[in-house]
Amino acid sequence: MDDSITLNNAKNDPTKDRILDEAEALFALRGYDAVSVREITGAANCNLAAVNYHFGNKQNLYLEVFRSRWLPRAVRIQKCFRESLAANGALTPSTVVESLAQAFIAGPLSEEERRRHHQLISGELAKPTEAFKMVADQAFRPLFDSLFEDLRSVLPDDIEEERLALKIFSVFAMVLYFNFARPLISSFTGCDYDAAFKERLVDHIVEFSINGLGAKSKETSI
Amino acid sequence: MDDSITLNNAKNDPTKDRILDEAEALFALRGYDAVSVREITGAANCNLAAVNYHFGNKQNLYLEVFRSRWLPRAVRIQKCFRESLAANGALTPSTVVESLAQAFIAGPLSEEERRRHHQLISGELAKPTEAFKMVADQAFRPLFDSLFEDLRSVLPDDIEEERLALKIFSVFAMVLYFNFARPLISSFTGCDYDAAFKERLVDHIVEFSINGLGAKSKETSI
DNA sequence: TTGACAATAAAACGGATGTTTTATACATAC
DNA sequence: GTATGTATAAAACATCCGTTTTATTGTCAA
Repeated sequence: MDDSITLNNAKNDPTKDRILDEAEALFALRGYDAVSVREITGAANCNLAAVNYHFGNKQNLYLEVFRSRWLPRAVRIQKCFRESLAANGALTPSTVVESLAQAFIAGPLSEEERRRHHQLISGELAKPTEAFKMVADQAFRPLFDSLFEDLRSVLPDDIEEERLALKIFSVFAMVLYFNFARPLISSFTGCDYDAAFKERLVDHIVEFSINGLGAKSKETSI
Repeated sequence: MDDSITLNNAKNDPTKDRILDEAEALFALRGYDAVSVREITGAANCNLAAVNYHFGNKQNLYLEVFRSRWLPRAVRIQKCFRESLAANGALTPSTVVESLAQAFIAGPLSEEERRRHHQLISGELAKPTEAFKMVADQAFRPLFDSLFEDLRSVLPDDIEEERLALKIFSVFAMVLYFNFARPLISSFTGCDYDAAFKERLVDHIVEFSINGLGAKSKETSI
């Protein structure tokens, strides 16, 4: 019985998945070098050799964490952004920025997922490894290009390409910084990152960005 | 002869200084864990035990790099910011932001120093160690407080404390991001970080920030 | 000259690391 | 039933790590 299912056993490999989960959690918390293979296999309750058996070596496991865990989450965030943008009706600079900030700061990820997600990527931004190219090509670049098109269509036409790119980077800068410098911001403002504060953060980013994008005149002139 | 000089030999200790220099360069490039004491002492052309003799242990050497190398540079940058602000005459939001961006992006540091400086601090921002508290207390906090006062005095009075703090963080976000995400920005815009591009960056940050700070009405209404 | 002290050097220590090898269980295919 | 291949396990391997110990300088004070 159930012959058809057991034939395809490629998808449910518990050990491999457990290793990926624990590796991601540990890499996010303490970084690649500070985490040993023994610690990962210990947390995943499997044998030390399992990492080399399933992934070849430690570095490949790290890459696989980004490929099979980080990238799908980036896709979820971007899908959330696009759906939220579509649901907002009109395409304007403020709906673009609001959907973006919302998706990244209060989006579809759990708090634990968001912590992992941003700690992993800030490690790569600070000290890029092989994983960075993959992430830049498959996550940053598509998002950047789609934002470029969206904003190009709703901002004044005479903005040079480089200036538009810098504006997009500035929005990114805030979105990323408000995630990644959480300890500093919490310590200086005295605010926890609860739902209320994150809402105020999104509002702030939208307000700051919109005026900064030079869109006020066009938006308010309608 | 020269008795008076040789009596005070506390300041010019070549070995200790060489270790600090090489340690800083290596820590900035590859991070604390990825650099071994043997590598540092090899680069500094001294014996392996010299690190433990002069600094006690590796972690203390790392802290000393921040204390005796990073912090003085942060002081130089902030002094440059304040002098440039004073030289600009009028205290306005745009002079504040321009002086700040100028000091951080094209300021008193050599390109090599700036690279080290930002790589060291982005490592700490991404994965804080003991050094972070020192840096936050002795560099970030004083700068933040002085910016808070400066902007409080030239921005509309009805801005809440938290909102003003978030505005300052947003300016910081851009200044730091445009330094620290250089590889990404260079790759997406096709621009090298030469003097011309840095000038355009400062212009962009000023323009984006000023409108975002809601200062346009007050400034242009004069 | 002798003794004390700071600096450098050489060697060794104990332990942790990533990886490989060998062995064992357990399915499935012939 | 036997062979085959996959997954897990245990043990060993070679290497590198931070640190300590011991020995050797050179310098100044007594």
